Amino acid sequence: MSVGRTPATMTEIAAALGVSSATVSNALSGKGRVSAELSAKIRQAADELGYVPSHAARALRTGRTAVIGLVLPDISNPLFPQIAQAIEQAAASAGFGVLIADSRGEIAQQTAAIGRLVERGVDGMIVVPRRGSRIADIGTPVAIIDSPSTPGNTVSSDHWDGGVQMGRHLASLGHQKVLLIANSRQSNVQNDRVGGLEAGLGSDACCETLWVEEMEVSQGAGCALGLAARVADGYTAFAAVYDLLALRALTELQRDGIDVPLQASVSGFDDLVWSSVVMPPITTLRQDLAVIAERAVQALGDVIAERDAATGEPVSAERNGAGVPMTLVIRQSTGPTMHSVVAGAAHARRDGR
Amino acid sequence: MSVGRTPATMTEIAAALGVSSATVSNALSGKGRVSAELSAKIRQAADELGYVPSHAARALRTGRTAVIGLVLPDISNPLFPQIAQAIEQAAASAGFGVLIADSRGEIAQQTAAIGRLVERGVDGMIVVPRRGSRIADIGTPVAIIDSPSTPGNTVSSDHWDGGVQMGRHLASLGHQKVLLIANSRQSNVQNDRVGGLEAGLGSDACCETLWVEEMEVSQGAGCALGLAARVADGYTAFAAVYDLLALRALTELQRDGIDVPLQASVSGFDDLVWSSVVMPPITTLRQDLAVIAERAVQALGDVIAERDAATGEPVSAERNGAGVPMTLVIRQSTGPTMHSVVAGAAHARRDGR
DNA sequence: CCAAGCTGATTAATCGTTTAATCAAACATA
DNA sequence: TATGTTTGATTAAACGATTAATCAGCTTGG
Repeated sequence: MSVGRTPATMTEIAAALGVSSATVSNALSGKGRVSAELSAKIRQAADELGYVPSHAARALRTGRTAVIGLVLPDISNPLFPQIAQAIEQAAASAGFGVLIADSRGEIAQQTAAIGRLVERGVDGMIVVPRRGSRIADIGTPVAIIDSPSTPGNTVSSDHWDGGVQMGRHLASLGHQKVLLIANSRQSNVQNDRVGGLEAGLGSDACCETLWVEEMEVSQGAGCALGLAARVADGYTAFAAVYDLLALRALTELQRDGIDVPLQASVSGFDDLVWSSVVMPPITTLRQDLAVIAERAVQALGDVIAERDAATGEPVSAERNGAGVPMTLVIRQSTGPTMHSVVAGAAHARRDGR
Repeated sequence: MSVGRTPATMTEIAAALGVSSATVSNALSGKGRVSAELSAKIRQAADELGYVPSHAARALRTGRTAVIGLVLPDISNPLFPQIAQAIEQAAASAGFGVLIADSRGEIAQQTAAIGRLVERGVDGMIVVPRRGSRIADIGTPVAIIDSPSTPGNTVSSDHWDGGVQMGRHLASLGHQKVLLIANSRQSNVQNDRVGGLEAGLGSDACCETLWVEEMEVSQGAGCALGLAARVADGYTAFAAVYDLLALRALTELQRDGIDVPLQASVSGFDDLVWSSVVMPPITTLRQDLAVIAERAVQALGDVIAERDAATGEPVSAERNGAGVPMTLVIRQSTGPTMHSVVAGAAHARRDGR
């Protein structure tokens, strides 16, 4: 019955109290000069009448929509749900709505999607760039979530330090010969993580990096990584640069009869949904996306505010904060190297030592 | 330089051509009566001046924002990226923007999120309901993506038929004793899939359903499913009701030294990212989310259109189309039962036969 | 030749909010 | 008392598009 009721407007409140609509506006926004009593009366009337401000009218008048765009150039990224959730949360509590734009990875579609956002009048946008891609300067405030080594108004996890943490964890378990598994050399994030891992493992460790993307050029997508051979070769740990690769490594090892973690440890990054439910659950690093989202929204809000304070055009301030720390989540996929274990499934002990 | 330029308005176009703004509006929308020549001239001027309609002004005048809300009560759902992508695509080509709303699974948050969407004046919303939850009737058009057995303005895959397809596939490989793995009895989708599986396997098959949620109540979250014992018991196939469960099954079996698919087959639903990269890749059913999204947006558009045609309040028409077919993706995690295989890793052959 | 009808355009109101400009009254200062 | 200043409110003009109502010309029909 009462569902379809048109919400009250400021004019109606004004009429009901016999004041002008400007006074109502001032009272509700706390901006002009309104006596305390009248202000209270107006607020109460607004409540009683079920006043809901018209975003459209406000947007028309002020030129600000209180909506930000979320641009996900690579939406198939399984981290997306978490990012979207965190951003939506942070944006909502900052009074912003979130309009999504996707581009199926294609640059043309991305441009089109961004264009639609701009036409819709978003106040700014948060971009999670496709690896290595640079965002063209549109006339709209932008905040970027990527690696700290990306220039611009960027927020991100401290991927390098994450790598260091994982490296130390593996080193402390006694791993000396570690295979790093990454996908693309183009990715700032992946490079940071690889660098951190090497640093964390220390200079004593012998480690090599397997770039899956390059391997797949010759062997075809979804090819086996040949990890069993690596185990035979003396590798005792496989540190992937994100959980999907870790999962790929884990299942390949298990399929080939290698016990994880007894014969080989496996680790990942990002703590995606499956990492905790597979057997064994995967040791990984969790990003604090709530904090990242909060900072990104905050940074964006700042730029927006300062832009319409000064009508000048310094649209994207270069403020680049410290990376947000990642937290190590230790599960059962990593453990001591086999020779430091008392007993174990010995049927595949073929390492050199 | 030219980035921050304020886009031209209708009034400016009108001034430039010496006509009235109403004529410009009519020409661009094709609604009023404007001569062909003038119309062409206006359109050209609009192009040259870089006219961009003001969504805010239009929304204020017409009461329609050309934005729909996407409500994901359970955003951690790994299917979300695909859904969001498909919806965004379909919405964009229907001229809608997509505002996201998430609720971290909590009902209070969901209500709040929906409220924010309504206040923002979305023209309608697409809801992917939390299992079993019913959507309260807000005064806004709604389309639902769930199981066909959900009442209301619903679009969905034909989960039952998907189950049938998978059941037949497994039966054709010779599996007679199959364990179905599901999570919650509350979920319409899961129930449909289970029912379909049973039907597809045929009445000769012996199958039981493992409800993981119930198991975890007593054994704790992330507990082992005890599948190795099932294999010993004669089960040759494990049909999970979604890929995350399939992955859990696969890794548990592999960890316990059981070869997939030689000793046991594993299958899932939804074709999530990891399904194709694990070893062995998982046989699964893919939803045609593009079609689903298209239909949902279409249905929503219809309701929106008919609502502001008739000012009456029949907000949610009960139109419930046929389910969208799912397609079977056969990979290496399913295969013939072992005793019909010539050779195999025999070290774990403990089944009864 | 006049009423009626059609065409192609204009006028002006409207959506709901914000905000600069104005104003009346009260109050303080000289 | 005349002059400023502060306070608390009002007026009215935007913002940019849509649209009902109106109007000036022209064409037609009887």
